[in-house]
Amino acid sequence: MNIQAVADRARVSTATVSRTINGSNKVAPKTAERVRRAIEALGYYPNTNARALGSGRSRIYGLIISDITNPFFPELVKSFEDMAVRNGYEVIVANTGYSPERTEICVQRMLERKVDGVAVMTSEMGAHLIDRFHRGQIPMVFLDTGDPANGISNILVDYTAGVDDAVEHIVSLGHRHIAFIGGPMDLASARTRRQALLASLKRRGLTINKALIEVGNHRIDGGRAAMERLLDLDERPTAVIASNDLTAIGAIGTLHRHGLRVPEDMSVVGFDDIEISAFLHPALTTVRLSRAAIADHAFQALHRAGRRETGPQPAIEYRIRPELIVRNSTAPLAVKRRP
Amino acid sequence: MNIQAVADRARVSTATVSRTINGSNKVAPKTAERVRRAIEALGYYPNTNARALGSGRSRIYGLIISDITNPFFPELVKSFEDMAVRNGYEVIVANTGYSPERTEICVQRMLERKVDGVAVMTSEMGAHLIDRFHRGQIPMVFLDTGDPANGISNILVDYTAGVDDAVEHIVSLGHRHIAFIGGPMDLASARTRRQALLASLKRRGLTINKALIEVGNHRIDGGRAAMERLLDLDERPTAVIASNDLTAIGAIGTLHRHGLRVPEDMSVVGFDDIEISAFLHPALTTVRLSRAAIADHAFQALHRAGRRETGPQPAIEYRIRPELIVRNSTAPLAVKRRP
DNA sequence: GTCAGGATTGTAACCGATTACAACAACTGC
DNA sequence: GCAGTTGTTGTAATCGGTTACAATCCTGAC
Repeated sequence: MNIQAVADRARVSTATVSRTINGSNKVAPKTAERVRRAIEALGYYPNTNARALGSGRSRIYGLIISDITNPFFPELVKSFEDMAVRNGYEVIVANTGYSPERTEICVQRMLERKVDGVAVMTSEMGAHLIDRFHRGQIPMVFLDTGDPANGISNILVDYTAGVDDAVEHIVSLGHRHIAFIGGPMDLASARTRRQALLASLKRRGLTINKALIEVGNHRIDGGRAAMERLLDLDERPTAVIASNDLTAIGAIGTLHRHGLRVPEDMSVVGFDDIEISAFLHPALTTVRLSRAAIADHAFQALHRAGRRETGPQPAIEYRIRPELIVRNSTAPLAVKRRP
Repeated sequence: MNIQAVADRARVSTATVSRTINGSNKVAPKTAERVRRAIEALGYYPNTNARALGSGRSRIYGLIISDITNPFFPELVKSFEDMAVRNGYEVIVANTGYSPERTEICVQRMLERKVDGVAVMTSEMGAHLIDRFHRGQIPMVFLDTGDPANGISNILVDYTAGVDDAVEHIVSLGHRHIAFIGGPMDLASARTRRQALLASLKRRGLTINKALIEVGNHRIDGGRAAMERLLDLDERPTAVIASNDLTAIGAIGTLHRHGLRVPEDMSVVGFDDIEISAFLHPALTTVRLSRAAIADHAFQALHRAGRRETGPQPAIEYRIRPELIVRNSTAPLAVKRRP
C-alpha cells in the first residue's frame, strides 16, 4: 500500500496525490476529491519515513526534560504531546537525568531522528550542545534559559511575582519569622526562586535571618532534612516557603513526625502545584506554575518557527505568571504558646 | 554529510560503510577500522529516516499507556526508554486517556511511524485495533492481557500472590475486620485484584462482609469517598487494603480528616508502591509492583521478537511476582476502646 | 601452476515519498 | 485566430540509506 496504488485508483500521478495530502492549493477541487476517495477506499496512510526523507521534515518534535519521574513533568509532557498530535506531529521525550553525559546522548538522539524542533525544559544544556542544534538549523525553545537574541525562543516564568504572592500571603496572615527552603544551587530556576524570595522579604522591610534560608534539593528528602535543621533552631520560624512542592511535602512530613500540626503550628507554602498537592492533608497552599501553559507556548514557539511559507521567524519570548493557590497548609499566626 | 562522504574518505563503497555500521561480519577487520576512522573524522551519523525506509525497520518502539500523569507510569516509561536507548532504539509514548477514540489514534500513530514493536501497558485495546498490529506484523507485548497463543507476548503479574501477601500481613497483625477498596470495575487488573482479595480471605476462612468490599476509581478521590462510606458503617473495619496506592492515600486522607490515626486506629495497605508512598506520613505499607521489571520484560519481548537472523520468535509469557513492602501504615490490632 | 571455494568488496536496484520543472489545457485580450 | 497567462497535472530526479547479486581476491589442495 503506497502512494502509487492511490494514484492508480484515482487515475492521477503520485505527484497529485502527494499534493492533495499536503494540502497544496494547486490541485483542482474535483481531482482532490477523487484522490481523497481513493485514499479512503484503500485505507491508505503515508509512510512517514519516506516523507521525512523526501521533504527533510520529520514532523517530530524533541522534548528534553530532566526526569519524567519528577512530578513536575508528566503533565507537561502530556500537554505537549497532546498539542503535537493534534497538529500531526510526533514527540520524542528524552530524560537528561541531570547528567551532562546523558544530556549529550539526548541531543544526539534528537539529531539522529531529525527532529523539526526541540523544547528544552531543563537547564543542563551546555553551549556546545546548543550549538549542535544551531548548526542543524533546528528551532529551539527553552524554559527560563533561552535567549531570543540568539535565535532561541524562551518561556520566561515570572518567579519574582510568584514568590512575592507567596510572601504576601504569608505576611498578610501575620507571620514575620519566615523560613525558606530552596532548591539545589546548581539549578538555575532554584537560584532564581531564592533570589526572588530574598528580594521580596527585603522589599517588605523584613530582616533576613540567614539561618532561616535553608537549602534543599527539590526532592522530598531534602525538604525533610532542611526542616529538621529549622526545628533545631532556638528561634523557630512560624511559616516556611519551599522552592517546590516536593520540598514542602518533605517539610510537612518532618513537622508531623515531631508532632507539630500544619497549619496550626506552622504554615507551609509550596511552589509548582504538582497534582498530588491538592490531595494531601493538609492540602498544600502553593504557587501554581501551569504546565499546560508551558507546553502550549513551547509548541507554538516551535510550530511557528518551522513554517516554511513565511520564512524563518524570529525567536519569541513568552511570559508566564504563576498563581497563588490557597489551600489548607497556611493559617493566621497563632498566639504564641509555650509547650 | 552522508554515507557517500564516508565511503569516499575510507576509499570503499557505500555498501561497505553500511555493513560496517550495522555490524555485518562480512567486513574485513582492517577495512572496518578504516571506515570507523572516517566516520569518526567526519562526525558522521546515519540518517535514520533513510535507514528506516531502506531497511523497513524504524528502530522505534511504541509504548502505549493510559495516562502519564498516573504515578504508576513515569517510572515504567523511564525504564523502558532507558533500555531502548541503550540498544539503539527510540521510543514513542502515547496516552490513551482511557478513551477508545484516543486509543485508536494511538494505534494509528504507531502504524504511521512504522514502529518495530509496541508495548501496550493498558487494557483498553479492542480486538480490531490489535488486529491492525497483527496485519502489520508488528510484535506486541501486553501487560496482563496478552495472549501468547495468539502471538502476543504477555507480562503476567501474579496479583493473587501479591494480594495474598498483603492479607497475610494484615491477618498476622491480628486484624479480622478487613475492608477492601477496589479499582474501577471496567479495569481488568482492578477486577483481578478484587478477585484475588476475595479468594485470599476465603482461603483463610474469614467471613466476607459485602459492606467492607468497596469500589474506588484508582484515584485519590475514589479512596477518600470509599473510606467515608466505610467510616459510616456500624461495624468499622480495623484494616483496609486498597487496590492501588492512590486509593490508599485518599483513604488515609479521610481518616486524618476524621481525626483517626494511621496505623494506630486503622491499618492501611496499598498496592503498586508508587514513588511517593515511601515518603508519606505514615510511610505506606504496600505491595510493590516493579515498573523496572515490567519495562525490562516488555523490551526484551519486543527485542527478541524482532531479531531477523533467528526468524520470528514465538510469543512469550513473563511472570512478575509483586513484593510486600512493610512500612508504617500498618500495626498490630489495638485493644478495642470506646471513645 | 591451476582451480575450487570462501571471504571480501562493489554495483546498482530499491524503499516511498517530495518537488523542480516541463507539459498541457483553458481562458484572456486584442 | 493567436500569443500570453493562469491553472492543473505529469515526469523524473532526489533524499540517504540497505541489500541482492555480481565480481574480485585469496587461500590451500592437488
